[in-house]
Amino acid sequence: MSNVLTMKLEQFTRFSPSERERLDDLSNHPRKSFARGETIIREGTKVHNIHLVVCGLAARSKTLADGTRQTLAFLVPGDLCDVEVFVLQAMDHDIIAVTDTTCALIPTKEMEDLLSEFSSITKALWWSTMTDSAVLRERIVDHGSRDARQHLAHMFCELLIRYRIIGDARDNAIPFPLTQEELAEATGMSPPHINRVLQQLRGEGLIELRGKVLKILDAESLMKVAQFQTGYLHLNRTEARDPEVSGRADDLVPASPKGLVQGVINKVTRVFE
Amino acid sequence: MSNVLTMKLEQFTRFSPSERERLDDLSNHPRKSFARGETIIREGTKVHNIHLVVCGLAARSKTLADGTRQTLAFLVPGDLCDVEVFVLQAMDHDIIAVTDTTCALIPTKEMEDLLSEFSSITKALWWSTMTDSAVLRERIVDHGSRDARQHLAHMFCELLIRYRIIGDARDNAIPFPLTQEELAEATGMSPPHINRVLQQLRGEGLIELRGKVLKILDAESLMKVAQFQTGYLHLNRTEARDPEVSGRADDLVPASPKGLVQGVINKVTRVFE
DNA sequence: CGTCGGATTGAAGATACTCAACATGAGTGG
DNA sequence: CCACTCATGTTGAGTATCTTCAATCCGACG
Repeated sequence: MSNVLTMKLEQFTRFSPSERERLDDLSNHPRKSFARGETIIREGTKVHNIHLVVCGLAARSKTLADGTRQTLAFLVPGDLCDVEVFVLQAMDHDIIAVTDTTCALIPTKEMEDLLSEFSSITKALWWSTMTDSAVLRERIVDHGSRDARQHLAHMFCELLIRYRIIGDARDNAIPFPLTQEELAEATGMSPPHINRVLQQLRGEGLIELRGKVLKILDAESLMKVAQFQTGYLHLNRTEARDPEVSGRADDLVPASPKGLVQGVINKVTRVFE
Repeated sequence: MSNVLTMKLEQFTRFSPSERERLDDLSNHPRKSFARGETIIREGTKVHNIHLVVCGLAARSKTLADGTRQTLAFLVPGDLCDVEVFVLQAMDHDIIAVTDTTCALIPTKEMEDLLSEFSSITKALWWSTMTDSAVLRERIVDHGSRDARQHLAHMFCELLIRYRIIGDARDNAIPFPLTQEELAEATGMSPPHINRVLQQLRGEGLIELRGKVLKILDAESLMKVAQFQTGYLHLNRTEARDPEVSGRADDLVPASPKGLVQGVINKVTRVFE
């Protein structure tokens, strides 16, 4: 099985065989599994191994004094939980397992060696953290400038692309193990409202959400609803550009609604579940 | 004048005289001034100089197809606008000048040399981008889990700390050139509602906002309102810890309401205005 | 077949928006 | 020096979105 981290980073650059080998090796490190709901990393702790999500779904999450929880980001296979470990003294938020999740534990030493040896990998990792920030920024737009329907639509579009990258979005269907309550924690809405908005999206024939699988029935329309622009994901390697999907000509436009991105990614390893 | 960037990075680590000299030099690069409202960097462009805010106030901002603008982050003196330049092909958002703002333009080459020469500076810069992400995450909490009053209070607390770091928060008064409309763009609220919430905060004796200066009258109470925890700013160098301010014992608690942070920072160069 | 987590529905109410009017105040030109 | 103007701040009334708090339903699983 090809490493999901490698697949992700290859959105940024191609690696030489030796680089690729070392990268792939990262997921061969001892793994640790976490049951659904378990805390993978707790706020305030200093971690000594870097956690790479290998399969399952995790989330960054903050708990306020009154018990309210806010989900900050989702971590799909190929995502790193805690690169900040290199410089920060403690995590400022929790990482929790949304479903049963297994992580590869990469010793910081190992990672440091890798970075000092391969500048290409350093750059790719840097790209990864930068796009993570871009995703956070887009989440702020979701919260501040989009209504409930657009917000959910946008989140779905983003997850679709991210699962495509790791080859886990066949027929525009992606793993979606979130309960409506968890969706509420991520979007800042109430569970009943999530429910009603989901029904609306279903009624419009845009999505199908059943049994922990989200199927995007009409990606083009959904992207239109969300005003989804892929530029912020910085998908360099995408050959195809389709002005239809994006509202702006000067924007980077990777994925087409017909699944060209999927075509680009010929590795169709099924990682989830 | 000591470099504001150096002041900021010294929250993370102390530098040797030679490192400090090189860091200070960064703001001696050619500067460029931007009038209020002007676009410093436009979405979609690839920049070749790194912009360091030297004085004024800038903002990261996204404009949607329907013209709605969402402010993503504020950039105070000492903040870098575009470190992503090293790896990303284009900016995915705009940087705009909220007030008249001047930036030092640091050639990427120069920055690369600096980074390869001093690993301490590399680490500090890394710390800076990591805390920028943490600030973004906290903004998501503001939007998703705090009501309007808490949201504004939290933003004010954060700006207070960030201005303290660069020595520009005497008597808990900080530069605040934002119009209520601009505040609305940052918080996702409407201008009238901003107005009413501000009046509420004024009525509670928490703040005074007049003539582009925000004075925090009762920092302790304001932080309580916002449930403000400084941990996410990762202020390593803060000697003082005050359990009063924080709701949690295990959290990192730097700033005290009595201005201990201010005491720590003995450089009181006035940068703004 | 019962149980339990999760989804769904309803009704009442709060928060925040929209739109419009009006006030204020700093600059500006006559 | 005053009047005018424009941007900004303030206020009010009506309304929409979304929340809250239940009750109820469904379906997987023991």
